[in-house]
Amino acid sequence: MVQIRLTNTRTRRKEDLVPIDPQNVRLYLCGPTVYDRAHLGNARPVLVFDVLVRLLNHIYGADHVTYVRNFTDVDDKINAEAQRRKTAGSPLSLEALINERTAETIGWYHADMDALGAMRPDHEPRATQYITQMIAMNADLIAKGHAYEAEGHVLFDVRSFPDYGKLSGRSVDDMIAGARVEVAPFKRDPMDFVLWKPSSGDLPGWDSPWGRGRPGWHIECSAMSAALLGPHFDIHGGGLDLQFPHHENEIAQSCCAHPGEGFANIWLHNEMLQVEGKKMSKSLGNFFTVRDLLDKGIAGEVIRLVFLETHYRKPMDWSEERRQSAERRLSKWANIRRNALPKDHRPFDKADIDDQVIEALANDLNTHAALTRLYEMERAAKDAGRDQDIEPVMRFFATLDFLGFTKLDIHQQQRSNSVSEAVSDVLDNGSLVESLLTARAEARKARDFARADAIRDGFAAAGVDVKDTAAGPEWSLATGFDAGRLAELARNFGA
RNA sequence: GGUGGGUUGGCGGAGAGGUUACGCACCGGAUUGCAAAUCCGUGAAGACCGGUUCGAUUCCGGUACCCACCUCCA
Repeated sequence: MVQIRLTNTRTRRKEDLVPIDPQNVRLYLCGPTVYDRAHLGNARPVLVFDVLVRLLNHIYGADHVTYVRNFTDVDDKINAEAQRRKTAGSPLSLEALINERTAETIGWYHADMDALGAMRPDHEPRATQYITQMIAMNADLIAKGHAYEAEGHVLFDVRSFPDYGKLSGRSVDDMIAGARVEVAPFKRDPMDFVLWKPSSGDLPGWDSPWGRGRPGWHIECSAMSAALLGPHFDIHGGGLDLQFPHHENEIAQSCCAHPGEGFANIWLHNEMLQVEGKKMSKSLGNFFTVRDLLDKGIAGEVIRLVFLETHYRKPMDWSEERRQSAERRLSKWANIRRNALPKDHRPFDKADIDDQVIEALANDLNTHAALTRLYEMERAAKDAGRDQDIEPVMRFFATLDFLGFTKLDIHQQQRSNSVSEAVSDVLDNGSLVESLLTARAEARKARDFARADAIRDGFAAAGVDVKDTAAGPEWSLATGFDAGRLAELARNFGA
């Protein structure tokens, strides 16, 4: 069996993954707070874990892996948006508006992550479904002397947990020295954090031993991971920005509530995303969502490929150049599939997946090394395709399929979203393009190359890709397709 | 100020104390009416300073620069 090695943030070393129970490998990823569309950076931990889960499924069997990713649907930003809608004149209750907001955001999130080829987790718990468990956990922490009540709040007492700060390599004293936060007067220690806070009447709240209130930010992950994976599980992950305070606080809560259990064995943190070499931020104007890219006609698998080209523990840059490079690569794969993979090929089997790709991934999810191996396989598949040898082709596409590259269609989004239905109808029966191709073929036959080239250039200007193959011309829509120019082209050449 | 990470050819990016990483782009050639696609091939590197070594991009020390977190942003 292939040994998976992962860099554990907790120990800062690459370690063997030794499952607590190989019959049930358990992992938890901190999911989104569902107040708005997922931005591009949100996609990174999802894709990192997607690759990890695919690898675990391959090695341990999909029935022996449990993947949990939560939705945090209690949050001040959600409340703010609901209140904004209420103020704007919505007749719905604030509670209904909150539900409306979180439901639509979860729907968007699913659609966007699906487009990236990310598999859905086994469980996607929502914080609001686990309020009871959070209240119980808070009560338990108070009973064990790790938390205290003050002015309607429940606070975690960081001084009661000697390991506080270990994950992120900080001492409580250092953090206090550099803290820039206002310290609430009722805290025993400035670093104490909120487990429960009171809610006023116009905010969502639940009855608790400490009055009507709502949970603090970190407790939901401790409660949900314990409920679905138990107090001791294998892997816990998220973006590097969650290392402190979120994960540090989770560890404090969970370890104090379940002493001796150990919580997560391995902590995995992905580095941050940059855009054209700069931090993505609203103020720099380079902030965008996954949906923004999809709507521009960039295929989800293009985004996926760009992400997999960078190791998860390095800062990743999203750039126009990398986007183009990934599109070219996917187009090549699509060409090879069309030319070399029989339509009636047998189903891909686990045995078809390349061992070297698995080994690369097992080595701390070295996706870039896996892709490098894939380029070798691409070459073999191309050569084999010419010789009518199916096996290297099968292995190549089975491995691509395993890595989540199944559509290999960089124009799919364009066809499904951006093109208006009327134009889409025309294109679906292909009348305009087909008749123009015929006109060009006739011109070439008559050796009227000026006319033939004019049509070809017209296609390019209208955003239609045309390739002449041995089997005749093939066409597809490119990014920037312009139906008007295509119609004009058809008029000019009498097609 | 505290903590952690990084600096490899135009771009992305890896392993290894000594042998071409690889991919993209570029350039040259083949093919094509011209393109595209495809095929063949060349060139190009490891922030800076010192140390260890027969030999370092790879180990050690220092310097510079960059990034992130310490602010309920993955």
